[in-house]
Amino acid sequence: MRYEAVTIRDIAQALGLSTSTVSRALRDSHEISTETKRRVLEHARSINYQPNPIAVSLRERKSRSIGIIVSEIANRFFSEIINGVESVAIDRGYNVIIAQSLESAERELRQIQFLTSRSIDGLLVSVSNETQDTSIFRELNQKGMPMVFFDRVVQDIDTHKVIVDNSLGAFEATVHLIRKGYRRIALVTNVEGLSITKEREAGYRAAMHKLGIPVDDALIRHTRPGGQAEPEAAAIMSSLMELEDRPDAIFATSDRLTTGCLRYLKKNNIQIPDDVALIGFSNSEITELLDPPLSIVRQPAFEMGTTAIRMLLELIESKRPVTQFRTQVLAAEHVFRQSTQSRDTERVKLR
Amino acid sequence: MRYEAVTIRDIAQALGLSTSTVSRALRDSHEISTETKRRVLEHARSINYQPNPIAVSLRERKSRSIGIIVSEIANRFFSEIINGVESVAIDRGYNVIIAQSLESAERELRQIQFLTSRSIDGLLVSVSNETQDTSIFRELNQKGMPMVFFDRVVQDIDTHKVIVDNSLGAFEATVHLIRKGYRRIALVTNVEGLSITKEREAGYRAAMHKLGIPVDDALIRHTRPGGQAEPEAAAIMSSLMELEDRPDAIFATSDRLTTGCLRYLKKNNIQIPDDVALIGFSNSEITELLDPPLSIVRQPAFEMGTTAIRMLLELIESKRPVTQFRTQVLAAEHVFRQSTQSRDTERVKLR
DNA sequence: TTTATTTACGCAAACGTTCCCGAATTTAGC
DNA sequence: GCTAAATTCGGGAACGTTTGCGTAAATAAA
Repeated sequence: MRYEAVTIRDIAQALGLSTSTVSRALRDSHEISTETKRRVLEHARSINYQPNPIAVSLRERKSRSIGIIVSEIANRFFSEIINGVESVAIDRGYNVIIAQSLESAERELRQIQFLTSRSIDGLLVSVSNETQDTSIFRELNQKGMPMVFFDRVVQDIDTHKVIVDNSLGAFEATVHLIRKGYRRIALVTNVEGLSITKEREAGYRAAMHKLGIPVDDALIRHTRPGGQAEPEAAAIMSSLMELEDRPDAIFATSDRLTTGCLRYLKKNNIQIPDDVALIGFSNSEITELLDPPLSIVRQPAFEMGTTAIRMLLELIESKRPVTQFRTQVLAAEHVFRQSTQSRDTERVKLR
Repeated sequence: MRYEAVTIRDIAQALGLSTSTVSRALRDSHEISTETKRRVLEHARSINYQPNPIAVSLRERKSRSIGIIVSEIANRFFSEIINGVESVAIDRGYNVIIAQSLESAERELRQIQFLTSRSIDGLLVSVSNETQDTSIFRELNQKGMPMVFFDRVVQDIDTHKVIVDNSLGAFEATVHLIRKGYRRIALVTNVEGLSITKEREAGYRAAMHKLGIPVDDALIRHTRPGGQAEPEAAAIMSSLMELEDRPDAIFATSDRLTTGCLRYLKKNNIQIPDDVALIGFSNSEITELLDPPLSIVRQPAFEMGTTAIRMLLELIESKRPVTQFRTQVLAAEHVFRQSTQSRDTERVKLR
């Protein structure tokens, strides 16, 4: 409440005390008599005293606010994460300052600089798909800025991380497709350098190998750094569909890529799953309402948010420097629906 | 960058100047010689000096951060708004602190208190559907806290507001339904007290009257304050469908209500639009991929965010108290798809 | 040359806290 | 009854800025 000028000094003057006494009384110091404490507390309440957080921050050299940078707020996956972050932050008396990179490395850098210039106590980051140069994170880490990576982590920076089991998530989705009778499974995935990309691709490959399906590298497609997911997906789909030996299933590894693929298929009147099956990472709450109902691998985004902020607060509030870092990995969840119906049953149904 | 202790004093000592001179040099004061300015700037850059925003805030009595409270972050409509807000805020050197009420009046109050206790310079608010008591906003307004309402505004508080033309938006959607041959049009809408509810209901009624369709109050349903939209929608739908004279079209007036209705209809195997048509407010980016493709009225959320923050910054940065307030109203956009196909053509198509 | 004006800078207070240190008063120990 | 210890409080510095005011030197006006 910045407009009421009531300060600790007002209380002090009103009660004939010093500011130091009032401060101590408010903080329940043992060296203030209970009687004085009572008077101070009572008067503070009566005039609706609110400590000035800026002054406290200046004095304490911490701001009780943390920054978070994601690629895009208006994306269900990230907004769920932010939701999780915000919900625990507020309970712990922190506020969260959000920033988005919009998948631009340059914008990411600017936003990080902005955040850190606002004296945040810690930073939550999921890197943009365009960033090659991770030195800013390295610098911050070395300077002792508490930070935790989530989702898209940078591997060789030593700090807490929280990810989902991308490899297993992709593995199981791929196995599912194979079991349903699909063999030429295309992987429509993110930018090559990204941690999540590598892990998901690894899971895909592992599943193919395990079930003895040859992997055709022509079916593994990455988006370009900085590109927009939807058009990228469309371009990839278009090129995949021009192959002489077309894929019979598509596995898309992000929210946006999934809808991009779906949009392409519908626009081109390609039947799902008859012509080609589709499964994708998605956190949309309405995938079951799509046509056809979409098989998805869903990430526990809210939980990812809460564990990330908890880890961060642990770093921030730790008395001594933390040197032991851990990577928390959460399980992805699968929902299999009509878009990956097995080929035969589907045919039966149709006739 | 809170971990480097480089301050204005460091520069001063290094150059044999006083802190005041350095401060003035950095702020390009006219009473510092160009030579001194040059030296200061150069040295500041060389040691990577970053002003401490907390100290500046304390001194200037403003924090360059603004708060925003929405009912829910993980909702496309609001996350688009936040996106808009964030994108202009960052350019103007402000950061945005987000909070969500989750449609709880109590939580809303707590969050507002939290935000204001963090000495924000201004507040962006869309009230929760449960709030009856608007006194907190009134108080803040009286104390001079700059604020602007968006989306769900409280009418009789004198400040800037930005809304969409809910009345017209609903009017046109209703007219569309009527033109398509629907007559018993149910309105599944938000909590009764909300500004948006009244406006949308008014638009609905106006359209019915204008086209000479009798309005049946039994077809107008409101959700309960504090209720969860999806289950509410399901309950309402269920009750509507039990009517002896069932509606032939549903008009849902929020994102969540729309998907709630859709989910209910699909679950109960009620054909859209054959058995009942559906149109709803929605900002989802995949409504065209739904089954059937959904007719929607879409709100310009991003734009709402940008104009709201611009109005707020105008209030914050105004030299003299602003007494002239305006309400900016944005146009909603309609997309008509299969879910409101006219009854006859639809039948023809099916056979 | 003397006086007035400008230029360029420093001193110190202030923003609202917290906390180190010292001091006065009370209580305990003997 | 006297010293030692505890209790309770105040003075004041500090956090890192900005800025009003004062002032010395340099320049202009007389």
